[in-house]
Amino acid sequence: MARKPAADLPLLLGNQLCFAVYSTAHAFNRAYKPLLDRLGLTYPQYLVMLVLWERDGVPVRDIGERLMLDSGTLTPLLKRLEAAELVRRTRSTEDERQMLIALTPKGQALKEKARAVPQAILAASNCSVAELLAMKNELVALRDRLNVALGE
Amino acid sequence: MARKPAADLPLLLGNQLCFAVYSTAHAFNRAYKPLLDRLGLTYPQYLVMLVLWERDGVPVRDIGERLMLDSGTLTPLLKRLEAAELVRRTRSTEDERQMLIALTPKGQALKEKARAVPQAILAASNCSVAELLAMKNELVALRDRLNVALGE
DNA sequence: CGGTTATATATTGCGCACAATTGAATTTTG
DNA sequence: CAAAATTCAATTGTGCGCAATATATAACCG
Repeated sequence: MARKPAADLPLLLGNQLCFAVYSTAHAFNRAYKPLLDRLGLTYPQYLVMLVLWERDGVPVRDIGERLMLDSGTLTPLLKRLEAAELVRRTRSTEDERQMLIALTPKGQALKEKARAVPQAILAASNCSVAELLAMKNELVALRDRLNVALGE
Repeated sequence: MARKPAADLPLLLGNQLCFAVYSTAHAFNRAYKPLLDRLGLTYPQYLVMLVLWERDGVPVRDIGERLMLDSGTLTPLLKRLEAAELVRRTRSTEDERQMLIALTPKGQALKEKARAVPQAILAASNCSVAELLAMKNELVALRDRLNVALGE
């Protein structure tokens, strides 16, 4: 046969955890899309709103640290949220380098509509909360190990 | 306290599996980057090469099905691989709608250099093969359930 | 056979991601 | 205190990822 030499096993797409992560991320994106369309948000914008709903009036840097995104991604995204009147961007008076991001009343109000999203995703995943939580913890642990390896 | 109302729990970033998947995908990307730079590939290009190293001379559609990507993503990507002389793109004579993607000798040869990649990622993940395999299987199952839910 | 429908790829437009650079403000240091 | 180093956000350029559309070929069907 020699169709799948043993030396090739690590290179087989189906064996790669990374592709599983990559393709699951895309599947989540597609699952979120119709839900977020109703809110007028993309998925990365939704993530930023999640951060701001926990605490707003924060500098771009804080959002970037929580989401692991940089200003090259966040600056234009935040300008779009500003254009949608969901956030205000104002320079800090204490440190004029910082741009503080605060929710508008419209941005605050959107939180209530967003409550339907996690439960819809839970239903689509057809999983128990406990299973999802376990998987989340494993992934976060893996992610943090990868990030540690990168820092070396 | 009332700092984290129970009703808000599903909206907390830290509770969302989806963000764990999203941020782990980015962490993988960063881990792959220095390795793939040596091959002159981006991560999505590497995925396409993995598919072609298993079997080449296939239409764009086959690659798209395996990677769950459409022509809007693949056409320009494949043109870049062609410009890098890693693949040839030729129209099928049997079905002139199809564009068949074949490896060049240079593309074939790159497979040998790529063998170092999976093991470097394994090392960076600081995980056992068994753990990674288990996580991969859980993710694929979740991804497939999400895709089923989308098709309904 | 001819007209409709379906399929395969390409194109356009928008929104991430990220590397690299820039410019301004702040902090550190000599 | 002044020069150097650091930090924060913005900008530029490249490459995905996907929706929507276009175009060409092939399959189907009466």
